[in-house]
Amino acid sequence: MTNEEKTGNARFKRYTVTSALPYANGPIHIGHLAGVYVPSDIYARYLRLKGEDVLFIGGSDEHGVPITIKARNEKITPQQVVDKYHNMIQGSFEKFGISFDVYSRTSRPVHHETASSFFKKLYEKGKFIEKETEQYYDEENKQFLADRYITGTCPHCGYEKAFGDQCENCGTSLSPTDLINPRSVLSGNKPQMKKTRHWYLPLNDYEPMLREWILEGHKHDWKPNVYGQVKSWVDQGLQPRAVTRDLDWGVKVPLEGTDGKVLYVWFDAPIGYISATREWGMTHGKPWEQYWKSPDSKLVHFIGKDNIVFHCIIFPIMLKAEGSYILPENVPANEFLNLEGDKISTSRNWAVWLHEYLEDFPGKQDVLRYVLCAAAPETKDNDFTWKDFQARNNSELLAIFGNFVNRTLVLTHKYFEGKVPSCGPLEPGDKKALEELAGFPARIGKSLDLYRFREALAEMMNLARLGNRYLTEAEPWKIFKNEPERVKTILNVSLQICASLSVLSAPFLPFTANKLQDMLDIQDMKWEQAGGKKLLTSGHSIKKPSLLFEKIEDSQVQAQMDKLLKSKEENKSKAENQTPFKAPVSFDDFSKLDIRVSTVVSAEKVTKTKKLLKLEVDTGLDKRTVVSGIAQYYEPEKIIGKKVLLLANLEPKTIKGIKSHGMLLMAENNDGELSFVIPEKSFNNGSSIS
RNA sequence: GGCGGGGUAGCUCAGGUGGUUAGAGCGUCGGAUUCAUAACCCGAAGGUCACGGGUUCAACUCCCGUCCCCGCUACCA
Repeated sequence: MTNEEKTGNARFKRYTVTSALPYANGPIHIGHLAGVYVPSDIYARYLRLKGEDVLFIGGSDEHGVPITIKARNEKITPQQVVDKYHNMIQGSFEKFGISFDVYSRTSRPVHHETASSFFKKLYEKGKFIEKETEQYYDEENKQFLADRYITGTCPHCGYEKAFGDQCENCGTSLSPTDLINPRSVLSGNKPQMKKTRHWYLPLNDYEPMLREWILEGHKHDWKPNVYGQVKSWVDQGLQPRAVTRDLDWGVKVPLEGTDGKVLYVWFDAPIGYISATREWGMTHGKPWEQYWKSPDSKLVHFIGKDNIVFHCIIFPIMLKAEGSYILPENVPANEFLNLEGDKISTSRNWAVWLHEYLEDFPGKQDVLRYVLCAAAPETKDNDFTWKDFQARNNSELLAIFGNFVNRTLVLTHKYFEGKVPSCGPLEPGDKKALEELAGFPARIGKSLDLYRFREALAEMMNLARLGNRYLTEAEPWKIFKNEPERVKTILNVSLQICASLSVLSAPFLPFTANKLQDMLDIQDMKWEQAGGKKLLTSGHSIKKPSLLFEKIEDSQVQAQMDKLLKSKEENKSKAENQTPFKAPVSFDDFSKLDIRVSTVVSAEKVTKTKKLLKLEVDTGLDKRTVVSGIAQYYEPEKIIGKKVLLLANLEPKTIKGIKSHGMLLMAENNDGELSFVIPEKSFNNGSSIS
């Protein structure tokens, strides 16, 4: 298959490039940049340089429950939360040269209009199913409670401030009805169950469409990680998914009698791409619909792997259901970027924040862009280290790229007063260099067409290597005295390479490319011109060179490492903070518990589970079956004969088809590790605890 | 446990439908050089291609099994 066939680019007249909408409840870090914004920006800039019609879309995702929670905690409005982070995020993007044609936000009226008419159209076409369910309701505040708005005692670890979707203490995911003693976060009251009505999108109806379109149609041109993930989801079977929910922050459901209901954020967010395009159309007085509805438009979504299901399954189904939209041609999702061997984590402050980087390394946006592209998690998770950052700056950007440009420009000023010398008769070495030069634009372009950004970047650097090799072999500084004419040709060729470099590096290193073009005093070069031998005409004056990159010292790297180390220390002391004591209980309550010394008689792993052991314990009074989630810490063979404490009068509960009569008492440390609790002396089975 | 992705030189990664001595960049070592931010250029060392089987004249590449890492998912009374 040829490149053209593989990308199918020949049949496209315009490109619609989207980048995942960052969620406006926090700033942006290097993981976001490496996974989504650097690659999409490179792609968009490359297409523009080729003279393609491209619309590069971004925007902030500003709805959803986490934002309302954050607002509550900080005692400000949700709008104030998203205003703060939207501005911060947009500012970071601008400073890093992410060249959006439009950067919008989902709290704008244009988005509310777009999303609600999108919903309405699907509603009118009968694409939804309606369902009534029971959910927790806060009488005092007269509203339904999102999972996060319900708090109570975690049935797993007993933590009293667990949320309806997850326990922050033990990490277990929960549903609101699991909570013991549930309370509304809003009023503190016990919430009531109340009926509510919602609309669902029957994703399962679109399975055949997905199979044909992706599993058969994109078997070879989509990345294996993306394709595999989609296949996994489709094979597991899709379920109808609620598109509305009871909340007051979001796009209002545009139907009668639906006060207090908004579109689910997963439904409204991707429509944000379309709203942004409409906004662009309105502000620029241009038709926007062709970017989304014309079959000769190529739609590409840049996302991280956490977003695959939304962009490959759900959003396409929405578009298909609506009927007039095109589907994405490719979704080149990246994996995750780690930092110094650990997962990037906002809550643990284990991240390199863009706004902090800009303070610590002013003017070095291209360095980070370069490093993040070179180490982009294209095929698997990758690790960012400051040592690697330093090495790539010092021995690649500076030593190869910067050095070649510098030596060429310095020599031009030294020998020819900064004027481009003429090109005389070509010797074999010159010809060879020029021939190689000519091949670069197509080679880099091919890699970019296939979303191989690391490869493209490496090729770009190879051009600088070519320049260095050429100069070193030609040795103009040795022969200038005797053969000044020859030196003219050599520097002419070197300068042409510099000029090409200024074009071909532009998608990756826009600031550097600008600076270089400024020094060479050229502008508006197109991709196709690169690789040519007459980008600079003889006699053309170039400016005094300044350095493109500067060395990054050990001390700077050490400072960043120290910063991270500090985060780690702080986390550690945080982790040592024990969970607070629970509310007092009466002695009566305590004495209701019947805890007995028992012995494990037999133990086996419950099949098809990771954590469960099925135990037979001797309580002294009887032998009974207990299921316990300790498989990660105790091997079944090794605990037979062990004394344990058993909560014997706990209501029986069926787990994975096995009836469990009681619960083993375990101590748990901060890492979640479990340990048996046993009496110090060897007491008989049946001994009680009081 | 199920599903998906990945495990190739010290590090980061390439290696269509199996075929001569497994590649690149960085790092290391040696050489050469001085136009250049001691940078460039040349050369070398370095790999049982996670492990064990199998198919084949031939496997990093195909099949089966095992282990490890990441993600989704079930389970934790």
